[in-house]
Amino acid sequence: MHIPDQTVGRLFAYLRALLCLAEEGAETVSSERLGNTCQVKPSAVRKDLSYFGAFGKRGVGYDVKGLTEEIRSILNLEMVMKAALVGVGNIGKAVLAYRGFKAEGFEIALAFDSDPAKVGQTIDGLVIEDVSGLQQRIRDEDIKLAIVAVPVSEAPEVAHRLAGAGIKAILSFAPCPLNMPKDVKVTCVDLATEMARLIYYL
Amino acid sequence: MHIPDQTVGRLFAYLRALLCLAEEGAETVSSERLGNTCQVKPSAVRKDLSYFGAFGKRGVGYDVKGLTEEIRSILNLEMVMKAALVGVGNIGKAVLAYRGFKAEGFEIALAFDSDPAKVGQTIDGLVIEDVSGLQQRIRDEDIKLAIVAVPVSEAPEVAHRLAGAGIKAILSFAPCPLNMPKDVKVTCVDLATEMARLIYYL
DNA sequence: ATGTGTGAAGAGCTTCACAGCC
DNA sequence: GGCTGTGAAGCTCTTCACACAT
Repeated sequence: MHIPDQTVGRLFAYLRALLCLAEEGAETVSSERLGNTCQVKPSAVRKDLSYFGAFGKRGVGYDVKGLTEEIRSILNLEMVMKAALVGVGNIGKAVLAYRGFKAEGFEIALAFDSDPAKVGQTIDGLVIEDVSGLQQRIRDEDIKLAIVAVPVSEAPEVAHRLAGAGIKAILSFAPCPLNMPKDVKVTCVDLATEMARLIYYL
Repeated sequence: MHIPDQTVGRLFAYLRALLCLAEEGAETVSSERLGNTCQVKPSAVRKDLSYFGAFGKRGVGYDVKGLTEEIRSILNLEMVMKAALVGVGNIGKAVLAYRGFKAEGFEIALAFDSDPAKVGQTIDGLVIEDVSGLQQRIRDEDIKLAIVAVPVSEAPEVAHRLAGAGIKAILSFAPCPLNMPKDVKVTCVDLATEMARLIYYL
């Protein structure tokens, strides 16, 4: 069955909220309380969860620990997911430095750059490798997820090589279409577009 | 009349595409060609533009220069829009370093941080100021748009002060609700959620 | 002949409302 | 009584299809 993109995003928000609630000592939570902490309507919470099963108890709510595990399982976050980073410029460095990435279920396992001055450097215990070895290394490590943080001019070429290496999902910071085969899922994070949207509504 | 968020985002994509087409020497462009360069269906291009007027010529297409100006005017990008940045950590630095921001119509005019070691430093000709002067400085410069790049623990407090200083739009990198009055438009850029979405579809 | 502008149909997501279980 | 699970209604955005202008 098809699941809306937004539902998947909200599931991740529920997961974060549940971790907080667990720290506060809550054992069960209603869709209303869970919704309030994420700014989501209770009916949406219930609908989102109902796509995957009936996890709640009527008259009671959802078991905090149980629901946490269910969502982790749905989102494939039971194990830390390895990703490759291409481009260790300003954005790439910010991604590498993002503390709590691992706590949330992701890990940058490989980092590449084309600048000889950067190759060989270690950031946070991770050695920056030359892009020339990109395909080989990604296949060796069996990585399926990549973050593209290179300039627009290089992004389509990099994406093409990533697809060739078996990458199935790309988070791109380049504000351009990547033209991938449709078994590769692409998400663009484009600051300029978000800024433009905000300015329009000013 | 209400305009879909996605339409506004696509208008910005059209703007970028039109700049390329102009460089290539194109004088007119059809909705089909414009759509192809942005991965948007021709019918969507026409619908998006029709919300704001009838800019095309039947049988011909749209005038590249003319449409560029129309869109710039719709998006309020005729003048460079000033924004304030709060938090000059890894993400903040990446935002500051983003070349082409100005070319796309935005400019970081003020930068704040709470770290005394950073305050007073100059990055790209911009002096980092202490957050204590945030409200005063934003009012002085009459800035309406802010970028929040501080840790989650500080984000709601910072947002609250921004709203108090007259900020009407916030681009936030903090993965949490900011609880703003509804005359303040908020957009969250949340890498972890995007990653989770990609992993789900793997 | 060509390509826009647009009402209407279609698709997808959200919200409602209530039956059903605790 | 309290709260979930869910079909149906509602709403929003996208796509179609064709009249119409050049």
